[in-house]
Amino acid sequence: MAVTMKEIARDVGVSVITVSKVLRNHEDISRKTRDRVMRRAMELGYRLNLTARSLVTGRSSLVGLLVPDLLHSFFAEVARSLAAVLHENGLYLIICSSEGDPNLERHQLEHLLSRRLDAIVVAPVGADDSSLRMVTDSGTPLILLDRQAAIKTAHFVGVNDLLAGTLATEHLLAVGCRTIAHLRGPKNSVGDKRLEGYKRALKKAGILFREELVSEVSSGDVESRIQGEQEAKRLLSGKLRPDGLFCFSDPMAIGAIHAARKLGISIPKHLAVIGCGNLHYDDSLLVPLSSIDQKSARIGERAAAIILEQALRGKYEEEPTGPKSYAKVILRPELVKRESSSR
Amino acid sequence: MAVTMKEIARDVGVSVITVSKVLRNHEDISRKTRDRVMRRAMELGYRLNLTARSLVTGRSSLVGLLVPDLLHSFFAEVARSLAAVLHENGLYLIICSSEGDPNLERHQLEHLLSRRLDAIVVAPVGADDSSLRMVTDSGTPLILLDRQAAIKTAHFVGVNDLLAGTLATEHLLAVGCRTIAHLRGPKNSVGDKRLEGYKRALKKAGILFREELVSEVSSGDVESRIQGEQEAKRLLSGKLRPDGLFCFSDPMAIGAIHAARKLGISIPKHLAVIGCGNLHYDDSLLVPLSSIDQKSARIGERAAAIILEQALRGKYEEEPTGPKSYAKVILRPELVKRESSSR
DNA sequence: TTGAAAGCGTTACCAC
DNA sequence: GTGGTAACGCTTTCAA
Repeated sequence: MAVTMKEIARDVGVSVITVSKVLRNHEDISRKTRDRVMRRAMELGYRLNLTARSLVTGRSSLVGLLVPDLLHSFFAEVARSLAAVLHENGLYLIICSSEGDPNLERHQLEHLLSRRLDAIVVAPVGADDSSLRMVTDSGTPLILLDRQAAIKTAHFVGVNDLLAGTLATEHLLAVGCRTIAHLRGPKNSVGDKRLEGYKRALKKAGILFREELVSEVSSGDVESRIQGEQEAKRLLSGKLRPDGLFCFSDPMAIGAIHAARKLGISIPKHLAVIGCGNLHYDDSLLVPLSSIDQKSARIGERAAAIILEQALRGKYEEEPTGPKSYAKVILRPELVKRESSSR
Repeated sequence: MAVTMKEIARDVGVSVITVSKVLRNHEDISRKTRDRVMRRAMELGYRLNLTARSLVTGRSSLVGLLVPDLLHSFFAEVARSLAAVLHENGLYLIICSSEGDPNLERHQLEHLLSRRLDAIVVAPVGADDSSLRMVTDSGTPLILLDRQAAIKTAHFVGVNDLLAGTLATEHLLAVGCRTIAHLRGPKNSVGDKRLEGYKRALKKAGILFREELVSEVSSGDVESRIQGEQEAKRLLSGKLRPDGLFCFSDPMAIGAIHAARKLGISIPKHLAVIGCGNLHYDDSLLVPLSSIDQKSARIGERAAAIILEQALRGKYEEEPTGPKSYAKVILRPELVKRESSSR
């Protein structure tokens, strides 16, 4: 059905090898042969079969991306910038969602590994590293996004979550809040560190940390708005009425704002709220949401840079390899003030 | 590096073919051989090489998705449901963005075609069908999303845009608007039909259509919020002050609402606004946005169904093929009333 | 400057 | 039940 090099070779009267060389702009081909081959390839509408090339070269020019939720703007933004940079370099993205489910995550990774991907980028969900280890064991470069894992044979790109927590809390303190609650995120590096940042900021300000002002562990990045609403309702109905609320994510903050409004608590007057993520619609919300920018676009770019560097390294692997080194890129989050915390 | 069937065959003392059959659960294998092969495969941590399989079977179990903008929730939602259904059937999605640029679109399609994809799903941007024809010419099943093209050898899944335009306009009429403006979308089937629906609703209500109440053609789905703000500013500053505004998309509507607020026009009191898309954050906005639901999740599901059916058809292609038929799925959009148009 | 031989890992077809 | 032969479309190595 599709045109192959063989046909071109037959028509032009050269070998398949010669055709292959011409199409890859190899040096050692006479001007004349090159022209004839190119001409015939054009006429026939030849298109390279990347599957075949991949099989023989061992490289697929395909990168896997596995995120917990495609709808979450943070991941969509990362995907966008990652895809853009990769595409400029002839690499393509195969995107999967784990829907926040560790089992599905493992399943997806198993499948991705069957495709000889040039690299795999994962924003992991499970506390369990075995699926990730499976990836590095296979020799596929692994880049972790957003949340760190115990695994040492992977690259990492994310923001300084401790600082994110501190910035958010210090901002609430700065606008005069004294009873600051926290809707915490999942029990992984991200959730833990933001909580830690929150605690540190309180301590520095000489305010006592109170367990009852922190919500239950949330189950992840999926449906987080609904979770935010539920948890906020609980916290805001408690006897210790908070005047500031730091939410793990923007969707959670949106949920929290809904809960507050339903309880008749006005924002930002009675309750200042800040989220995390700085989603692109934050300033269009019911109450424009203050947030900590997580540098999503930059994260995608840096991840792409690591992949490209890896690909290059593969090319010149005669170099004294030595023990491989793994990148750890930690970006600085940024406070974005909006109406939800202005008072 | 990676374990192959050959190694398993050698270790167990059978042929590669036998191993292949065992791993695919072929019938004609003795219990004993099967067990030994499976056991050794486990021990070695064998993983199938899909690239090799793809080369020989001609099927990649990979589907391409090309959209104008990954950040746009509509496309993200489509991608999500499409990926989910495909994944249940062992198919994976390779996602690309054309960024609303016809040249990039063509470029991406060229590349995708080099990968023997089992199907390609596109929400096209160009008015030019030649890139799409290139796809069908290659024999790859093509599914068009959202906007129809002149090409007849492609499937289509979308909503009834004429009806979307009518529903939106009729709603504005129903809440008492008499001077209804329209921020139109790009000059393709979607933009044209929504405009047409708008005109029909006006006509039916006995209201004169006025050219000056319709904005310039927007350049597409990218940066549409900014475009919405600019166009709305122009329309709302005109001498003919509208009391209702139907926007091609939700992001445009959000931009329009910003523009209105800056001009001191209160919503919905002085201006009722409705968008299109029913994005998942619509009810969290500054003014909860009325919208026409475009059935994004259903669209993804239906597209997946078509692909699966195609894949199946390939399997049993002994059937009297006859002239291929192409699906045309047109879903019914739905009005979602919120605060931006309630008065 | 060109090409022959070999192989990438898998599956299809048919004989044993 | 099992396996040989051939093939998928391409690239690599090395000799001519």
